[in-house]
Amino acid sequence: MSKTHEKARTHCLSPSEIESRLTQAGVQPTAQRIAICRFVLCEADHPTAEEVKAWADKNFPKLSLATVYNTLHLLVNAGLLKELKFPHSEKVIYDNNISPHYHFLDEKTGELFDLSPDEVEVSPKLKSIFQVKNVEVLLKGSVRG
Amino acid sequence: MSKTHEKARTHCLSPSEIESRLTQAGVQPTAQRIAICRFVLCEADHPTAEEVKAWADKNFPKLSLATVYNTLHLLVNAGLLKELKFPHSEKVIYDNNISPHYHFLDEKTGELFDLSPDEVEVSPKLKSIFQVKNVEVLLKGSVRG
DNA sequence: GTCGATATTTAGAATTATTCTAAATAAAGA
DNA sequence: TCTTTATTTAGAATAATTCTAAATATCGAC
Repeated sequence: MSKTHEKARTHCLSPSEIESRLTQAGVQPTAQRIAICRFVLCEADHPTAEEVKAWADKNFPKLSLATVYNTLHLLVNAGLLKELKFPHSEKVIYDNNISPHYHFLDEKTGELFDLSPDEVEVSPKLKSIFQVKNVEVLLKGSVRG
Repeated sequence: MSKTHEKARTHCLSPSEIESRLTQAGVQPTAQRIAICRFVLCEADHPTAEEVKAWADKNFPKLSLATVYNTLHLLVNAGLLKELKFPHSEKVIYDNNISPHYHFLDEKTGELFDLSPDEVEVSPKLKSIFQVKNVEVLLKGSVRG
């Protein structure tokens, strides 16, 4: 069904499924928000705010840049999106994979791949004064293909 | 001699030692550059450009912000500094620890600790199409003490 | 349904870290 | 010293994001 590392996200949701996910998360499902979710929760792969705006310009005319930012923040706070920031770009990247995972950056193409936690074993052996709550891993390199 | 995780950097260099390190690295040792190195290679712990400028304002009047940025870039290209960017701040952070290592962020204080590679074992088990050239790890949590 | 309160959207201004520009100064080589 | 080249500088420009305040839409009580 779903190959690992495939590029296109297959978990597409219908507008009404999106609506109920928003409602469940305590977010009013306005037309703008549903539109943005259609893109960021389904079609898109690690989009930036700029890419969301570009998509909106084609698919939901008149949607403002401020609404793009407002909505992305709202989705992050609601737990439906994760915000990522990497050293290679100043732009924030949004990830609809909300379960814990790591990332691989293809340095040639800039493409970003999700890695499941069991693909990268991380075992901190720190002094007990350090209480680890969160682990972020970014592997960089190239992808043969 | 040097405890792990101590905050103050002890590896202080005299101006003439700094001068020779710059020359060795192919960087002309101007007065401004030596001054900035006194701070970023010795005293400072993960400073931002802003902090370097603030230090310069006290210790080397008239040094411009442009020179701060020019010099930091120069030192990074010369391999004497590493540039870090983390999700919790938009500012670039400079690290005078140029050997491979990871980081721990104290989420309460914002303090950043270097972790030696043997304090965090990372073993990627990726498909062979992924060629890993670089591993970045950021642990987040709290520090007792 | 209508009305008033609240929430959302919007365009454009403001902010922030950084980079760029072009002129002034300093240093190096003949 | 003179000339070329490198460095420094102040201030303008840039780019992503956030803020502001007005306009619009939505919700709940009646």
